[in-house]
Amino acid sequence: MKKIEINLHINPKTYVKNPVTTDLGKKILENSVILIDELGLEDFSFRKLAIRISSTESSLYRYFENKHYLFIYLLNWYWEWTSTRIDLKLINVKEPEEKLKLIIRTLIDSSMKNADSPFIDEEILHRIVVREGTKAYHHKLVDTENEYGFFLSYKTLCKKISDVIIELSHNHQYPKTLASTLVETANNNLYFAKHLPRLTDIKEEKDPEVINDDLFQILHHLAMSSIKNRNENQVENKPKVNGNKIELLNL
Amino acid sequence: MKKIEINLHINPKTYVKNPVTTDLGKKILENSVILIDELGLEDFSFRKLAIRISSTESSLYRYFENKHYLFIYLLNWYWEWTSTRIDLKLINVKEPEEKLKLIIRTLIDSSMKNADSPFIDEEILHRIVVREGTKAYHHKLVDTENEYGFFLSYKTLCKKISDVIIELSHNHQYPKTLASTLVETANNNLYFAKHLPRLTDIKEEKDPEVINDDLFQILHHLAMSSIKNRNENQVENKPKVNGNKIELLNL
DNA sequence: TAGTTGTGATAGTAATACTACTATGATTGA
DNA sequence: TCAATCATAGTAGTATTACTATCACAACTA
Repeated sequence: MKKIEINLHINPKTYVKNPVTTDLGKKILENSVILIDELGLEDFSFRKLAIRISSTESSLYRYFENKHYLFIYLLNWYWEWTSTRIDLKLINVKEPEEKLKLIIRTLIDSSMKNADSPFIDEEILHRIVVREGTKAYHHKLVDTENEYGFFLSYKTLCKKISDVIIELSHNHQYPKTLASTLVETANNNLYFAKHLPRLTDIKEEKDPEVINDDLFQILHHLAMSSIKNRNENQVENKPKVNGNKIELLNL
Repeated sequence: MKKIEINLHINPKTYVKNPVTTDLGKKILENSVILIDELGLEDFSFRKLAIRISSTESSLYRYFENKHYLFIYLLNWYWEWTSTRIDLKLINVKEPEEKLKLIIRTLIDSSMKNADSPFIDEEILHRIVVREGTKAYHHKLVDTENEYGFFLSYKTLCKKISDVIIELSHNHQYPKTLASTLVETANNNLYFAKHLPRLTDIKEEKDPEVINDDLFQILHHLAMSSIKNRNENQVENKPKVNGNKIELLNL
């Protein structure tokens, strides 16, 4: 069976020179994913990458302004890749509830049997995203980079999810938060299951199939609970008790 | 009105010498919070901090092994501080639903009228936590640092929340994930509201009171939906459709 | 054949993230 | 009251990062 070759459109502002157009560019993408996975983002450097691919630092700077931009490129690739996989899976699916299930599955799994990228290893990239993906936008320069459109692919992905939520519950009050929460919670719980198991209900297990099934149930429950709960009356927010009682402790 | 002076217990493995025992130590805590807020974690350095407080790099290294450990210290302080605030607020509260509301409020707000820390500015620290708090555990050395107990305070905080969830719904299947999701979603949505508004349903607003009220409703809805949904039958996970249909695209 | 493209080689700068060692005034406790 | 130690400052040095700049050169392209 021939696989579909994926060529994703990535925001040109993330790179100086389009890496997919040359051999060295492709080598940069392929090996940066492997090296970031091995070393972690902070210990990864252009020098180490240059040594690994028998090139030079200055050559790498011809493709990406710095390692952060390269990281942003990879994240954009991941978000586009995930959106594409969702699109492919949703072809011919009419039922919105089935759509949501397929979306959740896609957020948990990184691989896709029928589609394939020539140089980026999606499974390794997914590991990176789970471990340090949020670093792409959690820093001082978000606003500038947001103006460059660095997070458009992420927003598009979330929009796609929130549209399905709205299909399921036309008047849902919080589709955007629910969408981004599903994406973030999927990654967080995969990470927690591996490193901080007390923060998740995924059973401590080695088998990734079982972990993914657990997580599917968790996310599905979270999403469908919110979708089915059409309680539209706002809740009393301000606390009535306490405040004065705390003063007792002031003695 | 006299405020309660807070002195929190922080894991001694995070520091070389306990910073609260000396003047320089307190200055380090106070000013690192301010400087990290100003510069962001990556641009913050011991050199810059030393200059700011008219000390030297080598002096700072007597308190913290490196800036990451100092960051971990601050995060632990925040988690302990949040746990303490929850404890104080829940005194004399019997109703579990009221407890959950107070917890959500505490996760959103950083300040507390009745309690106060002498050197760490909790509002600035909260801003740091919202922007880059997850960096504390999203890196290559989590497992080692987890063994040192660097994340115990975070786990304790989540445990506290999940206990209330269990109080509300004795047989809830996913209290741990729901607890950590509430904490993470609170921070994420505060961040999104400021920088990536399309990822949240918080209305674009300048008034922090309105933002916090919006977020309260969102988190309350998310939590109570899941708690009230006692649908215990597992959902069919594997997709039945597609798979073969995708092959049509292989031409 | 001249020009462009892609890459490599070399060198240099400023900053980071430390480590090591010395010096000094203040406190304390035997 | 004298020695010890504590808290801090100062000075110097190393390895690495995160770049920037310049020149050389081979391959391909018009």
